[in-house]
Amino acid sequence: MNTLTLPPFAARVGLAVDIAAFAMHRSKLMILLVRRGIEPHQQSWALPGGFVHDGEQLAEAALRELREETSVSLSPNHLEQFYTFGHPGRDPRGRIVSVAHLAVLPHGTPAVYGGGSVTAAAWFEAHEPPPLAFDHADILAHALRRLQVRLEYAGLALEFLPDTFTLPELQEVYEAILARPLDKRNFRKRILAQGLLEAAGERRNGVGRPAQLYRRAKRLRSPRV
Amino acid sequence: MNTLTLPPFAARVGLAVDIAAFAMHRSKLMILLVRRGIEPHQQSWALPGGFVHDGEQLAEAALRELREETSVSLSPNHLEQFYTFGHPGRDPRGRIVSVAHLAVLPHGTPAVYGGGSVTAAAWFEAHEPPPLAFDHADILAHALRRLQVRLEYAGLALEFLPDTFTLPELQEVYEAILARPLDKRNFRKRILAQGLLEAAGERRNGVGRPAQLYRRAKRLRSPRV
DNA sequence: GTAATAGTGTCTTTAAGACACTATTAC
DNA sequence: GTAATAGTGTCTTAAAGACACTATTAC
Repeated sequence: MNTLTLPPFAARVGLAVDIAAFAMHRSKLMILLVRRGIEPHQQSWALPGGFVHDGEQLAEAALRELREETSVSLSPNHLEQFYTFGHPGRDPRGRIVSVAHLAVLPHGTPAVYGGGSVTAAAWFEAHEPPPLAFDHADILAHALRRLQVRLEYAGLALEFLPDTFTLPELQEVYEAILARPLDKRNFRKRILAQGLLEAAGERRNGVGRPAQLYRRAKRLRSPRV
Repeated sequence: MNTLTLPPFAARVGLAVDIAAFAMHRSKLMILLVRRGIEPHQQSWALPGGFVHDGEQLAEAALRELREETSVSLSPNHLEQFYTFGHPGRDPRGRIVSVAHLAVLPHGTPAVYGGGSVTAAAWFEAHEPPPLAFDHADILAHALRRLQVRLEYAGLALEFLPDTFTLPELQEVYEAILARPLDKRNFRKRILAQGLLEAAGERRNGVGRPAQLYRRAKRLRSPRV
């Protein structure tokens, strides 16, 4: 498809994807960033991302860039496009339009320095990121807002956790994303009323009283109990 | 910016915008379509849209295409990007990525055949569109869903109406977008409780009992009345 | 026992929905 | 008066929020 001929008035643009990949770590919401190894913005932290290849789906490109720039096989539990940033001048190299994606990585995901044009990859607190290259601070802010809105739908919060988890752990995910504390009793009432969880029957040992384990229910319970 | 040099592996893409422009007409939600005058999909109905020009913002391009293809000065009361369609193969000419926009046109907006590569422009019932070119049926479906979700926020429904309007007229907007009837008493209670409207003091004459006119309140009332 | 964490119930407030009749105008 | 449209109130139900104490474990 490199034979594409555009009308003369059409802008010649580069198509990129950027990925805001979130995970939980020690009760905090973390964002995965990479250190740029090339100009522009060399040495700056940035969201992982890059150019879309020939014949490649946007989501495919997002997954590929995530893997190339942060190594290891990061497989998001959730990946969705959320906004396209196309401001002329957002990239000094020319007109580059970026389709921004939101990704949720499962609990315990490590990030290791990978290849490509990147010299490091690391997790940062999502609500307090370092200065970012290009308009990535803007992209991250949009991503956080979208994540907060999505939280209730379709059990997105569960994607941050392993297969079995406790309600206090789930509440930590909510609190980290919403950046505010929630009432324990109301939280449990609300979550359990959704009928998306089922007890995993076991308990886990730690410092205090062991917690009930839950897993995502295979079949949704009927809305009226 | 035609000097843009991309890495060799980057796809050469065309950047387009498409616009799903809605308006109310005779109690129905209408979508603005154009008839394509050139291949591909010549003679098919399609959403207005076209290539983004050099140095042009995405929203600017959407406004320009809307005007070029449907003539007259269509000025949307609301314009927002809602999804980017980038499936390879969605356009037979090559890799063309389209940033889809949702527009709300004020009440009474006429659509006249304009220039460009288009041979006609017309309004169709948004919930029952004719067959559409490319993946535009998909884009329209996304747009309708977004419009339904947006309805409650920020008084989007008011953008379909003139400055002053009656509550039955506003209810018609809601019913047309949601494609279901609403209870008159509950609707009025809910809308007035939001405190976004103020009486315009006048009345209008028509067939039956005259209706109270409202306008958007200049200042929001405090949440608790 | 102490420290640490998990778990539990009630009351109040708010929002949504079901539901039928009266009011005002033109003719 | 008739036809046409605008306007109005109560009750029920569901969801959300405030709020404090008991239970279980390791040590």
